[in-house]
Amino acid sequence: MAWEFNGKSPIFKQINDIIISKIIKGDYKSGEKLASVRDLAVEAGVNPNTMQRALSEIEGTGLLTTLRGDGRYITEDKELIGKFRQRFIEESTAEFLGKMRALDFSKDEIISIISKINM
Amino acid sequence: MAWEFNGKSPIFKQINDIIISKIIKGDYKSGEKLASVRDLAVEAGVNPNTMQRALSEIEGTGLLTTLRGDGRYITEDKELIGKFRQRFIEESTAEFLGKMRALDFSKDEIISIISKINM
Amino acid sequence: MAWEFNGKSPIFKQINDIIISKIIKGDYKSGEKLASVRDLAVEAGVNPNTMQRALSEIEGTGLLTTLRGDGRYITEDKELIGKFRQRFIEESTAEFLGKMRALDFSKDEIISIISKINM
Amino acid sequence: MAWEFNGKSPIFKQINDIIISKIIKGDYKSGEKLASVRDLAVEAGVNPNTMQRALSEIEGTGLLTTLRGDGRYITEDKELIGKFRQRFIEESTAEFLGKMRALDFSKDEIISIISKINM
DNA sequence: GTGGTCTAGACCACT
DNA sequence: GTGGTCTAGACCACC
Repeated sequence: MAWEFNGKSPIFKQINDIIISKIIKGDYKSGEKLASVRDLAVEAGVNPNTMQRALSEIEGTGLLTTLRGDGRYITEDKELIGKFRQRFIEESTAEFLGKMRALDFSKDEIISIISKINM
Repeated sequence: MAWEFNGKSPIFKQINDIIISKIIKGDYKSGEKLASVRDLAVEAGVNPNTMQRALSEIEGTGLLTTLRGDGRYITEDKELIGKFRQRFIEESTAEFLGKMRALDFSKDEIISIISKINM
Repeated sequence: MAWEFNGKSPIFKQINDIIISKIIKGDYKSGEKLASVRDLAVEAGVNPNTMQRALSEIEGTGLLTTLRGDGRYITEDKELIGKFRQRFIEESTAEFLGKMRALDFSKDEIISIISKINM
Repeated sequence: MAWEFNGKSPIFKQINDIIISKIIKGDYKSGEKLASVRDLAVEAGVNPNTMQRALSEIEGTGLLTTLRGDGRYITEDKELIGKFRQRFIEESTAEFLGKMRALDFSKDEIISIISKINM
């Protein structure tokens, strides 16, 4: 599956989100070795530099660690991954509820809206 | 209340969102006259050019109309405002549900999460 | 004065150090506007991209803030600058003393060594 | 005590520094036989190739000599060790004073700072 | 082979 | 004009 990007935010940031999301979701498992920068770049259809930038930025979160001359690994700290997962859920929910609340929807109304959606 | 901006997205877009949100919510009422570009710019703490650009862009949606030599008015087309309101709700919901679904949450689980939140 | 780099660490990191050092020292004053990326790149004799990278990394420290389409400014938070200055001094001293202590030098001996140096 | 490395500089260089520092300090004594590459590699927790590279590089300084089929020995040239010790001290001091001087500290101020530190 | 850095040059969005 | 992003391609150090 090719990666798809929109023009709303920089590609490297979208890559960040995608990869972090894959880690959070478990597609990339704790301790697992990541594909090489070049391979990931090909897979995502971007320049290796762009992929490189995205990856090194994720590094700052601790979710990824680099072994020089070897490759990149997903952190073995499952607790950290859990924290990110939790934070992601909370932030997404807060953002959504904030918007809806601004339009004076009550909690019950919001739940009612969601209930009617097929998924 | 002063307007607050973050550096993540263009200021004029954030202004757009704020103003449209005020129209949708009813803070700016249908048919009402808008403050002058200059005054709005001062209120928001931005360059008049930036405010100008934001307003003309909103104009493109039909939510705002200009009366030459007089000023800008919120559209009297309440149906249009309703449409925007509806679209905003749908987009926000879809975005939120998309993120949660990516983490394998079911609809029931999502509702359960929201139910537990105080608001 | 042209900027000089050694091959021991990446250029962009050396640029970081130089700029932070200039802020700490007061060569770049609090609130002052920085030269443009392109100009700084010319001054330092590096590619604009390299300078860009250095600057945006400094941004993360809060020492620099960016105004879109305008330019970069040294933070007005003098307390923050003071903190960095203090931290820099402490780290440098600790590193030096650590090395000397590893060779079993006493504090008095270290002071004696420094005293004999011309500066 | 296990060896600890950071990702800032090459591991083999960090190994160099550690071993040279042990020779300079006298932990590894003049004329003494060094453990085997394999054992040292295990002790340091690195790939034998890496340890090998570090050792051969130190060899270039004369601090270590290899006796084919026997092993590696710390040089018996105590004067050489002394020189390295001296050079290490001078370099460390110069680096430290350089940094402090860049912040406009006088020699007296530097000495005063050191005097106040507990060690 | 792997990650990391740098250059060169282009294009875009924002003020 | 300013910062920001992206591509392309090269080179290096490390394991």
